[in-house]
Amino acid sequence: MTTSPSSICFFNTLTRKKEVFKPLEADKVKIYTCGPTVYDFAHIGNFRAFLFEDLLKRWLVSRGFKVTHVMNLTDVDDKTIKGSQKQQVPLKQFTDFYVKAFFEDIKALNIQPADVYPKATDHIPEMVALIKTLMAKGYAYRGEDGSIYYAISKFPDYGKLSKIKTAELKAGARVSQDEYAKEEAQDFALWKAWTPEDGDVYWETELGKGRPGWHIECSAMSMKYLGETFDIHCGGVDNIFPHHENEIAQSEAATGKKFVNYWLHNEHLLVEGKKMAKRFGNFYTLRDLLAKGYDPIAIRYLLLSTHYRQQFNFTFEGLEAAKAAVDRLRNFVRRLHDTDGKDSKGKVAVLASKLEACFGGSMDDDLDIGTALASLFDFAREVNNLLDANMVSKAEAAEVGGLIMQIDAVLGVIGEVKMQEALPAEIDALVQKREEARKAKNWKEADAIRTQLKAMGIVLEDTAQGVRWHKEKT
RNA sequence: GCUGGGGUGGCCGAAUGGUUCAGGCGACAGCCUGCAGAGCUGUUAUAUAUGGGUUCAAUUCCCAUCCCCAGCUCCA
Repeated sequence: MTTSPSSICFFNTLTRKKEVFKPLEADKVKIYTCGPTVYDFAHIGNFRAFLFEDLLKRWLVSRGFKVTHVMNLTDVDDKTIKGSQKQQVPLKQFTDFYVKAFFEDIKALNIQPADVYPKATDHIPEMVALIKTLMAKGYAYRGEDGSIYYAISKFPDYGKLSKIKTAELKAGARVSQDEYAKEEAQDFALWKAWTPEDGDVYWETELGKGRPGWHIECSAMSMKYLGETFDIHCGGVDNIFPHHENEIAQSEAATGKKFVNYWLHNEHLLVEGKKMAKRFGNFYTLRDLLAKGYDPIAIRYLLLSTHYRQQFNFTFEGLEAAKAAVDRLRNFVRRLHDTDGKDSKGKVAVLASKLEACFGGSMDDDLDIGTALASLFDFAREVNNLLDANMVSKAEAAEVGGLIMQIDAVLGVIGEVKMQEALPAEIDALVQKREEARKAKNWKEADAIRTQLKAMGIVLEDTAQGVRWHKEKT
């Protein structure tokens, strides 16, 4: 799909409205997305966020934008430190393992990699510099415990993203025990002074011996790679407060400029109608699902097929349905490859342009994937009708195939549909043998061979044009 | 407690102040097929949590109730 005069709209958490998207630089988009904390295998809720961001990026690219995408890897925080201590391995060794796992997972889900994956531990100097600026400008102070805190009372805009009024924040049990060190309970740590629990995880810096707070890495790294103001920042809704609110406070206090123009947040998913939690026994990593034999692309389709701002209920029934839907699309592409009919006299072209307009228009509207998919399935049904009537020529099929591939560059679920490639000689011999059996109307033998091939992952289909086969996708 | 999102057919999910409320999946039937698969057609489907109200007309707007989910200091 090419750049069109139509405009793309996104729901901006900052304004709680759909807004026409205008990048800072024409045709270029800079995106920062909050990545994983690498202390465990990522779960399907994490991947809903990463898949939403993948869809967003792919859509912008398909509309002709040059996208620069940065995703951070949080490799130092309470959880990573605790995890490495538990396993009695150095922090880096511990986090490297989960970084590797993360990249394997996103590959399995056909998520296009970001341009940069900055790690927090590789950007300590940038964070120190940013904290020093905040101290110099009077936004940060050193607490009695030696840690450095951000004074939210100094930043009048605090709360503009989450719409939370700091005065109304519940001073509940979750305020950390070292709160006495801070001037106000809501202030958050920029730099955490070393404590014995941190073990050998610390940096000796101008700020003292310690480690960075969680929020500062995203401010420091996003500005380093994307500039002081950039276009889009994404994450799960849970990040709106405090993480993104704090990022804004840190970044805008330091630069005096607007940090991000569009904030996009995805809703969480439920599993079998409930919040996903280990204690409910409904907590799944991608690896859990793959181990059960599910197709990662079906998982991709499922997590993608619900609008990103809607809570999504993950069920295994839904996953089976997703697999069937993907198969339907793949079968459609296969039929297109095989067709050699008469010309539809322009009918196919009309349907194709309708699809292009509907799919594009839907996606432009805050990534309305549901309606976009409906237009795709409508199209498939109508073209299948023409295929049944033998009214799609090879040239038309090629046109349609091209359009489907353009759409799949956004969806990423169909992939290369393998056509009649050369079969290993022994399998080809079996196919031929079955053909002879069929000609002789020896159905028993023909069916036996078909069953045998199925067990080998080769699915046979008898069509008017002769026997076709394809590899079974798991 | 405060704030916000949501409850649509067997399941998942769009959309909308007004002719029959997308699409996917499932089940059943028909066509096609030696059988199957794929595909098409039909049925399931006079489905909008509940109770009121506004309106010529509501599923859509308003009110109440019930339920689910999230945020309220480091969880996508």
